[in-house]
Amino acid sequence: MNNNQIFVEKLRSSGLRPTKQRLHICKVLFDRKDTFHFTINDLAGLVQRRANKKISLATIYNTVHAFKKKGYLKEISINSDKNYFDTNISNHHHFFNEGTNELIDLKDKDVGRIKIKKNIPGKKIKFIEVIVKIANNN
Amino acid sequence: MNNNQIFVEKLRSSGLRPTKQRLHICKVLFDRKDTFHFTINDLAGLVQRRANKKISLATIYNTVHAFKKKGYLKEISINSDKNYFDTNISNHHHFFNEGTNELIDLKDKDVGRIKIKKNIPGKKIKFIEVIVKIANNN
DNA sequence: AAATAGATTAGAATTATTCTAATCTGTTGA
DNA sequence: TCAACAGATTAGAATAATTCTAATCTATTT
Repeated sequence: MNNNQIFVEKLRSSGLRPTKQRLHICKVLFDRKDTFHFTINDLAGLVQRRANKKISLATIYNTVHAFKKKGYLKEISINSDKNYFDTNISNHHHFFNEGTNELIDLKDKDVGRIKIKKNIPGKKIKFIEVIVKIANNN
Repeated sequence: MNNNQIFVEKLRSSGLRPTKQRLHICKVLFDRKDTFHFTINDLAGLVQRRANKKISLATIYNTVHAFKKKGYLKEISINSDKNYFDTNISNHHHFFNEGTNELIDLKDKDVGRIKIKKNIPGKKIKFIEVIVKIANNN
């Protein structure tokens, strides 16, 4: 079974139709070894290079949001003008270099247990996200 | 010395000219007891209500960014389509309710010390930001 | 108070995101 | 098998968010 078939299965099994557009996007996103941090624009550029026919930006948005909803992508919050997504969907955190916009994964176990000493009545904690802002030395 | 004069001083002392537009914006932002979380649009709406003459959205952007640069405002990272600012410039973190977009301050001391067990050669940690995602019970 | 340098404003331009009508896909039943 | 229907998907158009830049304003110097 080649990767394309795997993607078709993956999509079908989660109730998404394996359209041509989505398979192109899958290839760009998931046919790689390392975790991939990207903006919608980054992705659009890469997808365009692979597809012979134009794929609308709106479709990229639709697909990324669908994949996020299905849990195939995570959205990353960063104090920045750019909105990032991540193919690493495991529970984890990030280093972010504001100077260079460099984004580096930080495994969940690389961050010590976080104690929240305040409680909001009627609310429960769903999860905790940590962003470590870094800068080049000197 | 009334508040308006205080704002004039504040602006001048940081090298910003105390224009009519900026004073309107100062009043909305800083003439209040509690910390204020807002989007550019929230602010534009409130400023518009106070000013008799239209103040351009571009001016609101310019001013908010100028104030952020001077340290009078903080920008808050949240995994959301909205971009928030905060008049609380002390070192602190946030609760965020994704369902309601509710944003609540969390004092620095309400979060236990965070241990980062990974080191990036050539980089130093500037600061750590924590977002606690919450949801209504049941 | 005129001239000048630089700061500020805001309309216009650009970029980002969402909406929705048209199209496509899968399923059902004759 | 295949017509027809229901709902999913696509992508151009509309809208919203942000930035650019020419015109205006402000403070300073003379």
